[in-house]
Amino acid sequence: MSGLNAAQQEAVDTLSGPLLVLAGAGTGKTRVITFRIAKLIKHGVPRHKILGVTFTNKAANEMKERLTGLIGGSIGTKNKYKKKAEQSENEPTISTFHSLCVRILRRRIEKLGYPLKFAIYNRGDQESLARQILREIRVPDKALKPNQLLFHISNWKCKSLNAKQAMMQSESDAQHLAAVGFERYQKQLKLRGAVDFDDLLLLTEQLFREHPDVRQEEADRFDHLLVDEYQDTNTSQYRIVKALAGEHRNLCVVGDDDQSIYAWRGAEVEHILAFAKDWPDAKVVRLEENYRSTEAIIKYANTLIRFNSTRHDKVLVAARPGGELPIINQWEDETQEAEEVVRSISNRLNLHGREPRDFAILFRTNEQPRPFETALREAKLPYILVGGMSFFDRKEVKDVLAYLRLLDEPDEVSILRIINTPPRGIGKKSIENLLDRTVREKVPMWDMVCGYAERPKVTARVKQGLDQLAAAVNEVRSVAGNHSLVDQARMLIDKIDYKSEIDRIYSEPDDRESRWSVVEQVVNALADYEQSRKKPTMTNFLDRLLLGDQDANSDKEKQLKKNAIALMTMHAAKGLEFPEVYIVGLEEGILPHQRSLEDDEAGVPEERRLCYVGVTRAEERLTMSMSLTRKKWGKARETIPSRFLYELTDQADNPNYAKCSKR
DNA sequence: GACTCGAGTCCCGCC
DNA sequence: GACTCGAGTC
Repeated sequence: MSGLNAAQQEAVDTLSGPLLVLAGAGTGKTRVITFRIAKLIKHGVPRHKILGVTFTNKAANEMKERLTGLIGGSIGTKNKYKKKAEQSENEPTISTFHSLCVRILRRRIEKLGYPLKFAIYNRGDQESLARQILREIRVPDKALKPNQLLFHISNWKCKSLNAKQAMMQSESDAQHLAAVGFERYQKQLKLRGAVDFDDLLLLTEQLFREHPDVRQEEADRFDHLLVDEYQDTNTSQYRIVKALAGEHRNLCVVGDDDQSIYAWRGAEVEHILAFAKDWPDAKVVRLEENYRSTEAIIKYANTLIRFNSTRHDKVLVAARPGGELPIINQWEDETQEAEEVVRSISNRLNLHGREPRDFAILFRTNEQPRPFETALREAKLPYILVGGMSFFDRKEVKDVLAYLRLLDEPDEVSILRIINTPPRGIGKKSIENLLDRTVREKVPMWDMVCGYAERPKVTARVKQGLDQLAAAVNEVRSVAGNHSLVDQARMLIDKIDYKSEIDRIYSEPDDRESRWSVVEQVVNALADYEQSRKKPTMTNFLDRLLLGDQDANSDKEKQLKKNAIALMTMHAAKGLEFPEVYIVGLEEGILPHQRSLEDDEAGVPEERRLCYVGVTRAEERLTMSMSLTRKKWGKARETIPSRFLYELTDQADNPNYAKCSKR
């Protein structure tokens, strides 16, 4: 193993016992983790006994790639004729916290009274549940809206509070109402055999707490645990880590307090500072030399982050002297901004021998990438849009996934979503009656749809509609054993005639085609998934899709992934690096985000750290831009340059700076 | 019950 | 600008 400096080497060589690596951006944190894994394997630790935890799937995939390069050919027995599915069973596990928890819960969650095939509710599912609850407890529309309820619930869950504790802490009327809703929300989830994203962590924690045998079993699976981006762990994640590593104590965590950007979901920097207290024999290694970026870029980053008053004073030292001065551009509007960025990339591609994969366009919010997508498509450049729930927000995706869930394990939200899609003559009143009975008598809704359980009084038309739906789903289910998952999905989509539904709703041929292609994307993803696994299951497919796992993504994206310009938020970019980075939309209200300004003293420093993360993604070339006007909700509005632009360039004395930072 | 139309709302970030 | 919801009509 070569190319490591003394501190990195020390971290890599510490093969056992607790280890804390405190490191700035670009100092080779991930490198330490991957090299350490490689070394563990070389020293005879079985691959499957190693668990690496990252925060995003993108980071997990990056790590897997690096790891394959490092250990793929030389260590262990890798047989290229073996199927990919079999091979992957003897690899180190690299996963996000959420995927890890899903795996654990799928094995033992029945101990907490949930079915093993529980559904995972995403944002849309949560919203419809929240809406229903507010209706049930008769909350007037203005007192508490569904997403306000969800906002409170998520906040409480991130702090590991239950409904009772939330109730005690509530001060305002709205909070009180939300706490009532919270209790009901949890009950409803359990009744439906569903969990939300926050539950994945909380229930795992609870499972470990209440069932020591399960904790033991899960802890025994691994002998070594490595956690990247440790500064972003919340209380639950912290406890899960402790529960898993308590015995073997081979725990390596890596983090940087300047890159803590997840306070809003309960991350606490204190964990990283308390590490040495919790693990008294922990070894601490510091990395301060930045290998990623040129001196010119590091200078900007250092200047910026110094504006945060409460932080560990450290200065990144650039190992790459000189470099091109970062560029700051100002454009007329967001369309021009996008066009100019794409023009610049296109020039660099032609003249400087760059590949598309060398570029990243980073933004603050998910509404920003649209003009960039348009411009990139026009320029015929390959790009990949990372993250953004937009794919799942599409009606067709929601519908198809709801149907797939019916094939697996019917849950209420899915049933309600498609009970009258395509229209089967089942109207609001009939649905209400069904719901009423489920809530009051706890009759599973699917049983009523199928007629296994007595249905509430229904008209002949409604009866026919329910029978139709039940027949379509059950016919496919009854032959499931003889057919692949893809065939099942195709059969069902065929039986319900979803294509005609699309043609019925949309008259434009273009619309029809693009809507239908979304359906095909889901089916293709299922086909890909099925081919790459030894034991594919629908549950697992839906999990992976929801959790954003790479191989659940569509085939098109897969091609692009090989060599494409990356479009992503700065949050998603954490832990990654690119030779050339464009940070766009540097305007007050976007970065820092409006919400952080309203909020309090904590808001802006976190936005500043986010900007710092963005800047330090760049290896050689950094371009920042803003536009003078930006459309919001259809109207163009004038913008104010981000305070961070002044800070980066050390212009705190500029009168304009005072203006924007004092707003 | 299905469909059309206009009013009102809209989300930061991630898994 | 895009999407959802509710009122009103067939």
